[in-house]
Amino acid sequence: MPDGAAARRASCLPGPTVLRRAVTTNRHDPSRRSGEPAMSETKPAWVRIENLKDHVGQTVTLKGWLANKRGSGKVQFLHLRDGSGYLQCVLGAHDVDADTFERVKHLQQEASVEVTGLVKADERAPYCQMELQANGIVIVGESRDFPIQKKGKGGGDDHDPGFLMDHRHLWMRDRRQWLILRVRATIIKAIRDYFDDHGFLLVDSPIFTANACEGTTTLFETKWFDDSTAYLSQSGQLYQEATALAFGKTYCFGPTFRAEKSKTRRHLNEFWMVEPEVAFMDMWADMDLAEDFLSTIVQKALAKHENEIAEILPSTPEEKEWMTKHLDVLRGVKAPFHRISYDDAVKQIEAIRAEKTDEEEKKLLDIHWGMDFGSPHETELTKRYDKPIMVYGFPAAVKAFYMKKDPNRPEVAMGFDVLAPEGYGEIIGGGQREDNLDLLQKEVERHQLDVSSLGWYFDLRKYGSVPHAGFGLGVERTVAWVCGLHHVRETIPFARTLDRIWP
RNA sequence: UCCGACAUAGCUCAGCUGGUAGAGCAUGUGACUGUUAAUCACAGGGUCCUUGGUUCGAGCCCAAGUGUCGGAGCCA
Repeated sequence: MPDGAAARRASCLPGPTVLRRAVTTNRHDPSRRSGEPAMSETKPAWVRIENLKDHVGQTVTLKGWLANKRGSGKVQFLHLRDGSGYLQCVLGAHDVDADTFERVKHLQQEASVEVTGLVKADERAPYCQMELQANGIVIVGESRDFPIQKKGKGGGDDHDPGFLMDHRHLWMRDRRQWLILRVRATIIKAIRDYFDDHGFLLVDSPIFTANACEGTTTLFETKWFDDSTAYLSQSGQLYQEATALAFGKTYCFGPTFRAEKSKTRRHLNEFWMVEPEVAFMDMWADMDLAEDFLSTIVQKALAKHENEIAEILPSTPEEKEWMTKHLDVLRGVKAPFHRISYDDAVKQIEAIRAEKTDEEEKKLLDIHWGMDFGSPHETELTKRYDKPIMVYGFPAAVKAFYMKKDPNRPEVAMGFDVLAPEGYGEIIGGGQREDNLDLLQKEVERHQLDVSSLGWYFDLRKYGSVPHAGFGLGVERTVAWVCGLHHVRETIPFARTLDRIWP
């Protein structure tokens, strides 16, 4: 085994078997470690495509995978993706030896290569009007019959969703998925930046818990050592109330688990949620916070990715038109949002229902005071607005036990939902918490929750209880809305749903 | 848990009132020195989800099962 084998494994380079098969040019030195500077001055630097604009006119090496390949007998156009971007590499028959050129001609989609050549601006080049005039190529790993096809003509996005999800580990190499997951990363960073910049302290809640915190949703259950049971957290909220009373303003950000057997485009059984909580804050200030927060992260995502978002969906004229409008909607996501009381929202839905003629639709939109909103209600309501709307003051009976009641109307809870426009529905749920010990204990009894596991939670009301409020934002639903996607499963690297825990 | 739709080539789909299986893409071979979903020619590729039934004959009709997708409830 060559001396460098262990080092190569450690740096995730292909093992010696692959390298032995590789066609090498005189520029290639297989013993050199990834990321290590060139041993001699003549070796070109390894550059990522996202930084290529700083290297125009220079000879560099790119390392990546073949996203696509076209060509004639004497020139090959290799569309390389290296994780940071896409670039066309042009390889002429006389730029490398005949044997190498012949092998390049037979490379298939997703073969991994190292290409060396001159970076030059060229208006004919796709992606970024730059290309690499190659004069050397090393085949690192072959690829045969890559299951996911190029876009168009029965390929790419035309695949069946089940097939794509079965191949999620490869599907994420697709340009569209690459764009979406990059937008997700930007949104996550914007979320963290917002709270970090506004005096919040990151204090994460536990994932294993002993109790059902809201008592409404189904929890994933797991064994906790020999003789007790633990549940996967469905919300960090109760713990955030403790941290907020310790640090004033806190947030937690992590995975959340719900065992409901939901099979819709808005549901995952494992999803990411950010939950801020603030001491000495009432529902109205909480709504101000949610409004400013959501506006900020949407505008940041737009500032960085507007062109990419525009590219994610559209292929038909109808989709292009929708996307143009969607980007306008996103630009308009700025405070103030529409604020509608539950009472008014019920009236609006009743009015919408009255306009419907379809009996099926009428049945789904059935509503009266006291009912929680279903998806059809939310969808119809948000379709009427081009900005997020905040619905507040829900009936206490349909909300969680910890929600504070309106002192003037005890049947109303001081909670609110933020509904994304364009029919995307609830992305934030929040409100003011019950800070009175007696009232809280009565609610716990009424919901028949396990009092013994909530002793610590009652303590928060015994020792300097204060008004406090917070909310939770679902990351995947937010990303789906911003990207204009139909389904949340594309917004998370590996979705966990009712019938899918693999790959 | 309930309701609905679908299952045919590696992938996406078509398939006549029930009569021996089709296309595009992908793959292979060949042509082409600027392709943008490259193009052109030729070729290989099938347990029509499974089981049972009806029929002279089933991809097609019937029943059950399995799987996938969508929706409801619940929620972010």
